[in-house]
Order: sequence, then structure tokens, then C-alpha cells
Amino acid sequence: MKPDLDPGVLGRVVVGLNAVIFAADGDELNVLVTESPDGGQPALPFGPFDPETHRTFEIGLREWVRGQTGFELGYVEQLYTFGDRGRDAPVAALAGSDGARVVSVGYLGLAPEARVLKGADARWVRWSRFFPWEDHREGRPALLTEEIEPALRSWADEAGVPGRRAARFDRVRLTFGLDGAPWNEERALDRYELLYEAGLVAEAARDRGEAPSGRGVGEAMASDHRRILATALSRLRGKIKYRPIVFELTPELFTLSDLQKLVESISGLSLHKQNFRRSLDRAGFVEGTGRMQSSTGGRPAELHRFARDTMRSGGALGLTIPRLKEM
Amino acid sequence: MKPDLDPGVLGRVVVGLNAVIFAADGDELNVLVTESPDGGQPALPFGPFDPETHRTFEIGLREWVRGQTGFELGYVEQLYTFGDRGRDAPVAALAGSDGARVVSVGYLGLAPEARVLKGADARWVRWSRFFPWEDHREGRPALLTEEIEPALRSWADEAGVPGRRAARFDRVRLTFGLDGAPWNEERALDRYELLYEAGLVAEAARDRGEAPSGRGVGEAMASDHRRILATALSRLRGKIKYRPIVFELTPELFTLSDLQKLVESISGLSLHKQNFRRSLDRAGFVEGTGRMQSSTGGRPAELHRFARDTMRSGGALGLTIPRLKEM
DNA sequence: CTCACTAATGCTCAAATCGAGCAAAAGCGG
DNA sequence: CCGCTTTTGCTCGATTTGAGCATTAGTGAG
Repeated sequence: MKPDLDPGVLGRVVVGLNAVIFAADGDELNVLVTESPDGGQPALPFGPFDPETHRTFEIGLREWVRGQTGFELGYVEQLYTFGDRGRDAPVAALAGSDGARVVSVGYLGLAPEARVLKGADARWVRWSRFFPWEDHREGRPALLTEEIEPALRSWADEAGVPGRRAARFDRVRLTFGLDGAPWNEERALDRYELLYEAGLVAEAARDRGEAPSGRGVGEAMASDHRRILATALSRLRGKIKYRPIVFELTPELFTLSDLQKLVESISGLSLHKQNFRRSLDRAGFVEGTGRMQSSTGGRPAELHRFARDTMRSGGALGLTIPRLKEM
Repeated sequence: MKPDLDPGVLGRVVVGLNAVIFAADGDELNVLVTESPDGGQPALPFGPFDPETHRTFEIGLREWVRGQTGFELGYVEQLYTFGDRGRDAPVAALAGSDGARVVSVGYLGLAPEARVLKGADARWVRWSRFFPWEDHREGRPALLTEEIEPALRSWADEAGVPGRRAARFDRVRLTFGLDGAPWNEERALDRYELLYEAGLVAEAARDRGEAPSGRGVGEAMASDHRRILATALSRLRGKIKYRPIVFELTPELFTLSDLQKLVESISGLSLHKQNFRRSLDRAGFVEGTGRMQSSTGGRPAELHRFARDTMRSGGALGLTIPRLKEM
């Protein structure tokens, strides 16, 4: 079990940093994407990690995000490190002529506001363009019931051995909440991976070097960036339940409805208003400011702020998500 | 936002894989450690990642674990990628003479049984050697109340500005569950990091190049391995609550008490027996086999197995932890 | 000026879940 | 056969959830 790590023997590795940067814009959660160099497909912002100048990944990340977009990231958290061989093909140009292996460390970043960007080739878009099946705020999307579910069922049906068939059915049922199983919004990554395996996203055919059969569901991204984005979405959806990180996405002052709309946009669910509020003040997350906001019609709402310090001692550390029954 | 990733310009990076491998042995959860090359301090198994021969990190990991210990890992999951500069000092020898930057991808692996090992320099030890303050099965450890808490309070007290003092107190209170705040077993990593910051673990002085002041709490490990282990413990403690991965650690057949003992050993808590069982069959995780085990005294217990397929549709995907009130 | 409309806020009630404890059942050892 | 131990079954009150009704406070049209 002695390490045998002579760098002279091992192949070259280059480390890159991928950032999934979310920001709220009105009621919607947006993600920062760039136009990919190889034309057409949107990509996640990507920056090199230079071990000579950057003491930590996080410092390197913050630095190039600042340089490229002119803004300061707030909350930052490491997601996952992607190192599969197949994945460097799409970024072969970056690997240099000697074909170094590209390893990407994915990060999740949150910013309170979708600010105008310095560089022209990056823009904010809704996450739902890439995962339309994940937005259940208006009920279960038709795309899911009319296209995805039938396609997944026939994919499960195609499995050879009966045992494999049953296993596939079960997996489909549990990840997509079919036949009475509950929809779990946190499993966005599992769902993307299943769709990839079943060949329903355009990336699947592309990565196998085949011609795309049909359009595929949702908009494709460069390389494995849609998988990274799904990882980020899953992580964010899970984390708001046990850490008060929604407030990294809110402005200083907000109404309770604004906050609810934001949580709904993240989770892709519609929530029960009164119960959402109840859980907020049980946890002691927010405090009223007395100031009112004359809304777009209806009774004015009080402006609240995140109660950084006043957070109730015994209370939960995250939001509970009081889901409405599926319509 | 164009990537500028010319490998010729960037410094050298070497990727290593660190594995935290847990296995149950009787009622106790053990972790696999090796004797560190630089004498004395235990280390986590560490293997090189060779981009030439390994298609994915996971394949590389499984291969060298198989080669070094002769057994096959079951469940494997990526934890975190550690790339801070400071950390290569302790593994400088591994980085080669040209001082390549060492980036370690940490993995969590679970094995159903602490099998005898081929190689002689790796052995199974209880995790609690490294984190004695995390084991609350017999009540809150004396170490915590008699040494750690007072030391942390005086560390908080030392902070200059009053605002910083209050912030430190609050952080101590919430991570260690003081003054009425609840103890959250999942926050093992936060607690280790706080102890490190407060200089209460031996690694803190060592990494600053100082002489160790006092012994430090718990047994120290090489490099930042104790932090990696804390990451793994936190992850495992959290994950058993929403995925049925305890069963990656159980033998094929087990009694419900065995299972409870195992969960207690992982979480460091004692659980309420009847409520633990109730939550088990609400979720539909286990099924009886009819066979009995004549125990060490007392009524014989039925042997159960993990109900892989029968898992109740609507049910939770993980265990609930019906904690006993702190004694 | 009043009334309809809209959204915020306040409150209630039943169902489900959780924490805790009592009691019976089934082997073992003397 | 009796006391000991551990498994197993069951009950009960306290919380926490899910869901809906009612009231309040603005806006804008008639």
C-alpha cells in the first residue's frame, strides 16, 4: 500500500475549473453560460487552474470569475471532480498537443443578483431550458407525461433479461416518481443520468459519435456540462433544506412572497404559502423591517431581511419545503 | 471567458486518490489505515491516478485497492478534491523532484466485512480513535465536557473585537451543541475544522511548523488525512438518512439489533430500539427470513435481509434516526 | 366614494410522525 | 421450574405536517 507516484512515469494531467453560477433575476433562477468555442452549444464558464499562482482551487475560481465577468462571487462550494477519459474529447483543443488528460473540478457559485456582464460572450439563462422536465410549478410538465415517460418505459421494456427489465422499470419508477412513487426534486442528477443512459438527451448520441436521433429533451450543452449543471441543481435543491443558503441569492430586502417564488424556482415546485411562512418563522430565519412594498396590486407586503444572527437556537438550519399536492 | 489552458504554461499537477474505506466488524465501524511513510502517524490508503491506464477515477481506485488489499470494494462515492498548496508539504516526497502540485481526489468506500488483508502495513481501526468526541453512545464523552468545551470557550474569548468574539461563541455553540443547541452528528467535519482552527488538534501546530503544545485531542493522522476522514464520516452519517447505504456494510443476514448497533456505531448515538424498528418497517427496508439466531442470552432474534426490491413505493429512502435523549 | 379585486396575513383542524415507555414472549442457565 | 435477558408488540401524548377558511389592507374602475 505504499504510494508509487513518480510523476515522471505518470501521464500529464491538466486541471480546469468549471463553475455553475446561479443568480436570481426577478422570480427566476438563472445560470451563467457561455457560447462554446466549438460552435452553437452553450457551455459553462471554464477556467484554467494554475498551480503556480493559485494557492487553492477556490482562490483561482474567484479570480478568473472576477476577471472575466467583473463580479465577485458570494457563496462558493465544490461540487464534484470530473475525470473520465471520454470527456476530454470535446475539449481536446484545450488539452494541448501532447494530449494531457483534462480533469475538471466543478464548483457551485451563488450570486445575489444577475448583474450585467462585462464580457459579451456570457449570458444569464433560466436553468429550465436545459431541464424542462424539472419544472413542476405549473403541475407535472406535459413533456414528462407525453414524451419522457413513454420513452423510458419502452427503454425499460427493451432490456433483454427479465430481471434487468424489472430493475430498469423500478429505477424509472423511483427516479421519475411514476405509478404512485413520489417525485423527489432533489434527484435531478439521477434523472439526467437516466435520460442519458436511455439515449433521450442529445449528448448521448453525440458522445457515441452517432447522428442524433430526434432532438432529445431539453437543450444540449457542450461536453458534459449539462451533467455538471444537473449536479449543481441537485446539490442546491438539497442544500436549501439544511442550510440557509437561499439568502445568498436574495437581495438585502425582500418580501416573503419574493422569497417563496425564489424557492419555488429553485425546487421547481409550488409551495403552500401559509405553511412556508410558518416554517420560516419557526426557524427564525427572517425578520420584518417595518417597511412596506406596494406590490403590483393587492395588500402591500412587509419587507424582510435575513436574520443572520437572530437565528433561533434550537431551530432547523434549512427550509422545509411544504409541497402542494401534484395537480 | 475563453479558456486559456495551454498546458505548457501551467505548472505540473499530479493526481492521487485517497480512499476512506469503512467496514463493519461486529458492532463497530472500522476504517482502513496504513502506516505513513514518514513514520508514526497513521495515513489513509493513497494511490496514484495514472491517466494513461485508468479511464475513470473510480476504476483506478478499485484497481489499486484490489491490488493492495486483495478485496473488492462494494459501494464507492467521490467525496471531495483537495488541492490546497500547503497540503503537499507533507507529501513532498511523492511530488517528485520537480515539485509538482499534488491534487487528491478523496473517495468513500464501503465494504460489508473487515476482511483479513493481504498486505501487512494496512489495518482496520475504529474511527473513534481519531474522533473520540464524536462517540455519544455512552452519553456525552467526558473529553468533550472536560477538555474540549472549556478550551473552545477560551479560544472564543481570545478573539480581539467583541463582534468576532460573539461570532466565535455562536459558532462553537452551534457546531458542538452547547447551551441548549442540539448536537448534530452530521456536523463532524465542521467540528474537526473548528478544532483545527482553535489549535486543539495536533495537526494544527504541526502544519504551522510549531512544536506541538499539548497532545491535542484524538489521534493525529498524516497530512490532511484526518480532515478527509472527517469528511467521509460526515457524509456517511448524512447519507444513511436518505439512501439505504447501511446495507452496503451489513452481511447478507443480520438481526435487527445488529443493524441498530451498526447504525449507532456510525452515528455515534444510541437509538430507541422500538422506534428504530418502527421506522424500518414503515420504510419496508428489511424482510424477515424466518430463520432465528440464538443470541448471547435472551430471546432469539429473527434474521433479516435487505429487501432490495420489495422496498415500499411511497416510503422514505433512508433511515430515520430516533435518538435517545442525551443522558 | 364605494365596491370589486387582489394579495398578505392570521388561524384552525385533522392526519401523520415522533419520542417515550409498558408489557408480553421466548430462550438460557442454574 | 425460576429468574435473567433480549426480542417483539403495543399504546399514548406531543409535535409537526398538510390543507383550507377567514380577515385585512391596499389598488383601480365605475
